[in-house]
Amino acid sequence: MGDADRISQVQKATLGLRGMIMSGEFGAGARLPEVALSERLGISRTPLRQAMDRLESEGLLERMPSGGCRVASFDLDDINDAIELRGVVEGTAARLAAERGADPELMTAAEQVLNEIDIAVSDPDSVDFDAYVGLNARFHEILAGLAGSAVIRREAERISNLPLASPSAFLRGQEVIPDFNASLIRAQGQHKAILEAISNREGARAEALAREHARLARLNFAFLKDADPRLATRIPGLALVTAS
Amino acid sequence: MGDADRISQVQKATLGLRGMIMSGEFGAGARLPEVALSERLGISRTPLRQAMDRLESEGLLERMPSGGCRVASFDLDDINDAIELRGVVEGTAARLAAERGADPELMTAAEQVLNEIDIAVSDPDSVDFDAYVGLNARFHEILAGLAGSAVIRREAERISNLPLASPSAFLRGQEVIPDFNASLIRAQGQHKAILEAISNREGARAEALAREHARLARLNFAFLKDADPRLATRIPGLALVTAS
DNA sequence: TGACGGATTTCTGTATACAGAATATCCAAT
DNA sequence: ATTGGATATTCTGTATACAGAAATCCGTCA
Repeated sequence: MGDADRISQVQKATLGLRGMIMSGEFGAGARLPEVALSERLGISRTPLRQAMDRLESEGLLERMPSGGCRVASFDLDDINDAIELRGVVEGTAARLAAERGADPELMTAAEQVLNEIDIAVSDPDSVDFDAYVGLNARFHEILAGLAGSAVIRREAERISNLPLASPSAFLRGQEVIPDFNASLIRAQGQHKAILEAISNREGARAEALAREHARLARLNFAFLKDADPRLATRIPGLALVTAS
Repeated sequence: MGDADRISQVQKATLGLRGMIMSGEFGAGARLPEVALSERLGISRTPLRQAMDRLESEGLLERMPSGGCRVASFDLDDINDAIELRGVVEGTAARLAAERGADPELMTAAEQVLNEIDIAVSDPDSVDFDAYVGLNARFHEILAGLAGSAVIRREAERISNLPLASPSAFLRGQEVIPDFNASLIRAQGQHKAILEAISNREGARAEALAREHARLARLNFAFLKDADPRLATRIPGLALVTAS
């Protein structure tokens, strides 16, 4: 495993703290005492502080005027707006890819991912959810970079890190979302249409499709938001959502 | 002036370092030694480090694999993409404001700003540039918040902080940009059309107008990018642009 | 019984010290 | 003269110490 274990303390802190927050370990709005946290994570305050800065820039924490941090809370509109914005930015990536022409290698890679998704969902009775989650994330990752713009890719990734805005956020809600399998099939159809539009240089169509694709996530969120609260342990970030 | 002087060390470091970088004091790609910088800024390494983290998340610095930071460099495409993306996000703010209906108070405030811009540019022989810069920034600030979405506003502000992506980035290039006064008038016309579309609930029109409005900045950038390099001292961030 | 004020305690913000890694320097050998 | 290697130096990452501010708690007074 080479140097995979040479993980820096701030990465350790960032991963650990983000996980704790996303899993809802602290209530939304809870203050985060630095000393206690640093002891729990087994690191000193300095790298923990850096991690908190990073999570603040991600929008998971907010500084309090009197000093210190607390975990941010999100209402239903925040989630929907973040999903909408992801659709807009991914739509821009798709449009620019169509207008400018996408890197053939990346297009091939994207098509390859879609083929693998086809396989994962081929048997309606035993869909490979784990594979789907990973492949879906990979597809959106490639899509964000398809315009060949570091700026676009960076911001798309950034927005995907907002709570529940990720393309994979709701893929663990199988038993709550009605016709979940059908929803996956539909999403896959949109994936293919987006790629087709890009390779046909149909910028406006590619953009509209990517936006509409993100709307699927809003639909799923609508089902999950008032489902069994125990789901919050499996859907990272769901615990941070407060009623609006 | 109350507590305006109670500025924290990390704010001091952030402002100072950002200013130095934007003014091109270090060449693009230069490494930033922490000890020397901390001495120059008159602070210790800890808050300086926080400031560097923040500037990294803003995209002005990038971490080097071997440790430490260097100032990022931007090619022409990066700048154009950042401007395009600002247009897209501001366009989304405008569209959502139109679709959802904007807060009347904010609309009034925006119109008030436009009235003041009218006054600032009323005399073609002596346009009040300083006033225009401030008012223009204010208008775009209000526009970003007009959809009533904290997520949208936050991301719009964030993108405006990217080098040369700000709505006011090129407003100091009077003597380089041809027909600069005409350009200001045209921009003001677009401002008014955007507000009109929003209050008419014309979402698609509002979005298209805001996007096109951002294109003015790309036009101005095209003039400035190969103008007298001495301009770089007056246009913050221009010094970070490298030939593509 | 409630509220106000002071003291205590906790917490954050900042500075500094230390260790390990990365980089530069210098000398020798080909 | 150039290249390789070993040493020395600089720099970063991390931990910890300290001071000042914020919050809490308790006692006293109305």
